[in-house]
Amino acid sequence: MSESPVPHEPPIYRQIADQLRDKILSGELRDGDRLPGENSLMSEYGIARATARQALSVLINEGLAVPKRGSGVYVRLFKPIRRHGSRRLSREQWGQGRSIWEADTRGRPFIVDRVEVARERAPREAAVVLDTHDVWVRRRRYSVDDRPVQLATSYFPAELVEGSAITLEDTGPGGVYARLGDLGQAPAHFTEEVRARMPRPREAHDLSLPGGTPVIVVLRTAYTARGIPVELNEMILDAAAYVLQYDFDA
Amino acid sequence: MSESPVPHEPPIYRQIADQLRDKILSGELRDGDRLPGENSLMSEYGIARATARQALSVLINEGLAVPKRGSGVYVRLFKPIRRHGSRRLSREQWGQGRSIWEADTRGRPFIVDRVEVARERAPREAAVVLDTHDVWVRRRRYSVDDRPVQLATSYFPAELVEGSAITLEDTGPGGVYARLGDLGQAPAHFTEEVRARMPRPREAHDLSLPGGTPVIVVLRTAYTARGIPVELNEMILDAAAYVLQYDFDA
DNA sequence: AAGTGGTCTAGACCACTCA
DNA sequence: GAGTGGTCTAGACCACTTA
Repeated sequence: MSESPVPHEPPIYRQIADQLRDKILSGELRDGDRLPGENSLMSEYGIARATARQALSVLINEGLAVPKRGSGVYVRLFKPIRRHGSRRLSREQWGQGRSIWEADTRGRPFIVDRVEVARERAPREAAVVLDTHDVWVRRRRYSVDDRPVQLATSYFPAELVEGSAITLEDTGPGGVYARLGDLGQAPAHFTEEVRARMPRPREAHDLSLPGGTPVIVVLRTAYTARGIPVELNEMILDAAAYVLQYDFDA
Repeated sequence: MSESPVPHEPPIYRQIADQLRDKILSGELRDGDRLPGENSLMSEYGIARATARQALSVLINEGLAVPKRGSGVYVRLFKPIRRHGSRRLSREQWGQGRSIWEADTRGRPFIVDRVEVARERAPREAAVVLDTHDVWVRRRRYSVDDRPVQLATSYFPAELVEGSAITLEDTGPGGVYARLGDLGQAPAHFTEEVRARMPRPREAHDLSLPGGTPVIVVLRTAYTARGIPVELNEMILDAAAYVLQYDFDA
């Protein structure tokens, strides 16, 4: 009595999403092109509005499309900023330096925004790494071409930086690392821990992230030559705006 | 005649999602706990089924919850594997080695799966980096505890590795890097480019990714001491399963 | 003013899980 | 068998964009 094992056709909304995705990834639909709207999908496929919406929401949640209210749904672009980790070992010194993804920050400056400096009680992570509960915290937002791309929060052991320009909005020439140097605590070693996840609503708002965009979370710890941790920097990056590059030896 | 500028309350489904998210992030709901189902949300808030679903879909798309058909929606866990880039500069040599996110691959072995070895025409990226159109390709999947966590594809210049064990399923002791050494082409320098994005359906399937999980894409290029590129390795990582760690000097 | 996406209701049938 | 999530229909009102 067993029926033939049908390979189970995917639901309609998936099939439509798959077709549209193919058109995007194949280049038939390009950056900024308008996708068929809900009404055209309804009439073309003979489906209800909710089903058409579901199909489009798949692509939006994959970060391949972006909805604009009152206008339409549009193909999304990926023009990353290249962020170098270990620059010192720059491949230009020994390799041809060909990279897979083009990056194009070409001289366009970062704008720093929403600077906050405060003395606070350290959150759990910072307390563990910096081995103290009292920290100075520096928060800021970076934008390129009026587009916010990164949120950064730095933690410094309070007793170490108390009274220095690190506790001021303007840290002076060379920034916080130069000031740490003035204090005899110049960073010599770095560790970066890299994760990716979907943004919290707060992060999505502050970075103006459309749906379907993950964030890259970089936790960077700076150590002095003696191995004393002097800074913990948490960076939340718009994953659609960044490529991280690391170079190292075998 | 202008009305007072109402701060515009968020839609109901967002409010519900926000409440549930708070319970997850605060720890009130923990790994594996069951969230209120669609029916309970409908009666508790007096809303339609589609609205309840929409609220839950927010959390699912954020990777904070996972639906199980016929059972419920459950809080998701994050127990990452720590993947070291530049091990040689291991912080244990100079720092206390405190890390922010615990990792726990503690001796659990990687299982290698779905190995494919073939001679192919190089895709665009690989052709650019390796400077050839003929490549040997090695594909495989890695799993930990029966959970697939990584898809990897390596490309080698065909003329370089032709006839070596790199073209066989079993590459022998030491793997492909040892074989490259046998050929006098031992990798000495590495470049890694790191991105994050939502998975393609194929990737989501092969990695059994629930909704809301981004992938981390690592493109690793291996160069000989003379700067000749000898391998391009594209790794697709389940972002919920990994923390990448890089150590370097100022 | 017409068209678009955003939100929401009130139903329906299905496949699956679990007691 | 009762309950769950997955898919889908057929409506509705709204805010917004575009012309």
